[in-house]
Amino acid sequence: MNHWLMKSEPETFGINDLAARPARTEPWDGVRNYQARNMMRDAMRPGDPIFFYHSNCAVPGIVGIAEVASAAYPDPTAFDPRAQYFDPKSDPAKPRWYLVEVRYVRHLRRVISLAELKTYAERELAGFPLVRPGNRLSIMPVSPAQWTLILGLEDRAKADG
DNA sequence: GCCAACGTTGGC
DNA sequence: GCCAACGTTGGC
Repeated sequence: MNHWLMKSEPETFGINDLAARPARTEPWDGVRNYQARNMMRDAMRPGDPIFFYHSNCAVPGIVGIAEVASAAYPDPTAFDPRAQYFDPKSDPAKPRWYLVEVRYVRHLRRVISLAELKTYAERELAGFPLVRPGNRLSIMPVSPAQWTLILGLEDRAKADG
């Protein structure tokens, strides 16, 4: 089993939107980055846990937990000329873009902010893409040790810095 | 809103 | 295949 972190902008589709979906599940469409696609298509399995991360907002950070809810399949929005993420180069016979469905599990009891996570960037979270400057990956793997450390922060008093 | 980082595109 | 231009991401 692999662990993951997936970013989403709360004004576009936040964790509350996911929780409000039928079956609390949503196809993670619109990913148009090859690294992110490869992780969904080649490495994600149903049941894999996901940190749900809010980006591009007042307090970017991990806000909840979700899980992979389907195997990967071609992203239908890539074939739809009216869709925002239409890609004319993606051929249904040889799809370029894939997605997995994501299911809400729970909110964290508090937001674990990016600022807080960065305080571990030199040690426990060294090598974690999220805390590396300039990183823009919207989907990234989380090692078991990183997962345990981050989740362990949930009920701890917020470290400053 | 600014802008740095960085992936993609396309001319050559 | 190089690389400049361009677009996007996302923190601040």
